Amino acid sequence: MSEALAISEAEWQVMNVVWRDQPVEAQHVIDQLAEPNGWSSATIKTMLHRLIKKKVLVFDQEGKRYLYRACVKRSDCVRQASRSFLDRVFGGSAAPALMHLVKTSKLTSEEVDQLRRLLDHKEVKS
Amino acid sequence: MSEALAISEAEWQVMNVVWRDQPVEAQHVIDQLAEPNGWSSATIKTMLHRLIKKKVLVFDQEGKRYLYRACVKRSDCVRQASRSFLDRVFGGSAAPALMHLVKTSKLTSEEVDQLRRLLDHKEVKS
DNA sequence: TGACATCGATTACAAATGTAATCTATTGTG
DNA sequence: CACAATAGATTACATTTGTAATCGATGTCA
Repeated sequence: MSEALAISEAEWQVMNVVWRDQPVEAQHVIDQLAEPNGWSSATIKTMLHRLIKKKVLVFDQEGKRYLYRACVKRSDCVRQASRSFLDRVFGGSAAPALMHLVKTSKLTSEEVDQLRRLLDHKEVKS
Repeated sequence: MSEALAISEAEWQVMNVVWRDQPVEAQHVIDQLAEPNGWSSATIKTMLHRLIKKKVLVFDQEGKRYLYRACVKRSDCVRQASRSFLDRVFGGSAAPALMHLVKTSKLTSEEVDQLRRLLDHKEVKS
């Protein structure tokens, strides 16, 4: 499979809620995701479990309720998911991926400006 | 799982060779991928099979040898993989993904220029 | 021509993933 | 206090994926 941090599709959904709102209780994740995804609450609990087993989540028992929080940084997961995406789809090279995304996505003029500014300050590879 | 075109990690490797060199025979794919990935030839044949079953590949029998070729466009698969990546990791919004990729990847000055040009001509979302 | 080497097809099997049901302990409530 | 609702834990099961071994037809070489 490859290195650690193997977060599956469905698990990303859960983690996105956790990262956004943590610390959260299971019920909150269920409220956010069950409806839109057509998942039963059991399904979401399973995923919380697996994420704990994978050492991506931890929980502490605040009094009665369990509170879940992430124990890996979102940015690390984003980095590794991006790497894997680039390797898989674009043979590891970012430029074609960027071209593709720029071409196919809707951007506001602010976003375009922001990107342009980023590029202006971009350290260039020799 | 979601829509069609569910190409797995390992399958992408195979498809990348096929798209690049098609029509190809199994042996060619094996030559390209077995060594670097530590895969046996059987493994690669399995993947060719599954890709045929998934209607991503077809083969025609040119005389004796089988020749494999893709029957879905790479660009379609790229689009769908990108979509799925964006949805999963960036909640569907391209801009943060682009920022991230621009920040974290090495680009040559030509690539930066190219991107800048793309952005210059970018139709902006109202 | 007979034994071996290949190639594609079929079968195998464990781990990961999607998707839950059930079991158990805790808690709110009449 | 008894009992139902709830929350988290455990168990379940089919599908997908990674990774092959094996089988059967064919072609090859001594």
